Amino acid sequence: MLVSTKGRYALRVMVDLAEHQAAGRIPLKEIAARQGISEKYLENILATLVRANMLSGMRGKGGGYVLTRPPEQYTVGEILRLTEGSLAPVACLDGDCKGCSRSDECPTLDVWKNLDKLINDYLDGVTLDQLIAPNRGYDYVI
Amino acid sequence: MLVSTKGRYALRVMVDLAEHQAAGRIPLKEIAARQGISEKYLENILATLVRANMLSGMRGKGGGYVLTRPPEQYTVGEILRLTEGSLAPVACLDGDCKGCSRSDECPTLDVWKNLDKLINDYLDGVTLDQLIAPNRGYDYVI
DNA sequence: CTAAAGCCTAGTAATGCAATAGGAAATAGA
DNA sequence: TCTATTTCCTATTGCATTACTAGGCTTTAG
Repeated sequence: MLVSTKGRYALRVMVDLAEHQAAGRIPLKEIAARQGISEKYLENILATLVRANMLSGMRGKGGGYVLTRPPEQYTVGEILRLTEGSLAPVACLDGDCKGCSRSDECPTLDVWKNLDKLINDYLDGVTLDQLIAPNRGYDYVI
Repeated sequence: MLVSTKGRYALRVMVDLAEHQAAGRIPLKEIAARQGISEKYLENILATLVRANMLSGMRGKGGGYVLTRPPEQYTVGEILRLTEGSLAPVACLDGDCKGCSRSDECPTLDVWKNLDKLINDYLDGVTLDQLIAPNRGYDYVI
């Protein structure tokens, strides 16, 4: 699995915050309820996003989370790379594993490199604002 | 990680067998030595490939493994899907997990679907013969 | 008959994922 | 200042998967 729950939840939460931007700071409790995700688990994920300055968190009454940039300035790729650690499809391309001893002669390395580029390019081409549904977040009634 | 050692090893072994096609049946011992993979671990992987009829295995003296089709008739995608079980980038798209309850309204589902198609289409477009190096497998001397 | 090979079922150690627990620190409002 | 609310931080746990090992059985050629 390339993307685990951590990355999937993170993306859903970012979209949620983008959709509810107008409401100002949103407390974790509200996001967790809306998205059906455990509050405690979400805490970890949001902490990661805050530390990377993708979100701003504020504590205390009236606190909560808010995006630090407009939605069109977030790519899905950066959100997932941050929360997943890496989007490399195989260990061979992962940072720590700096090329195995066979990389010079490996007949399959190019496949992995191409795949890696394909994945990252696609995900870097999708921005948060493209994932906002037109009428979500307004609590409108027909 | 989308592809684990099992899939990576399987692909390398398939390429190895494609390169040494001319030598007839190749014993596991030889492949393992050439590829630097534990014999016992390789056994599992080769068993999977044999059961799926991608390889033919024969026991006894003079036995070993051989491809059942010409290299251009194997795609990387089918080899990896077989050995990995699935190439789905997220659990949401995996067979057993038949769509979560939120799939109707999930703003991120399309991203995963597109990514899944991208990955599978690319890997299904690469065939074994494209991975054979021109001069490998001939033990030539300059 | 024997050596060389694949086949089969388990088992295990290590890793990473998903989630939980408990409290400390900050903030707004009464 | 007190209290409720909310984020922040560190650890821990249960579980599943991955990577690999062990041991024995069966088949085949010479």
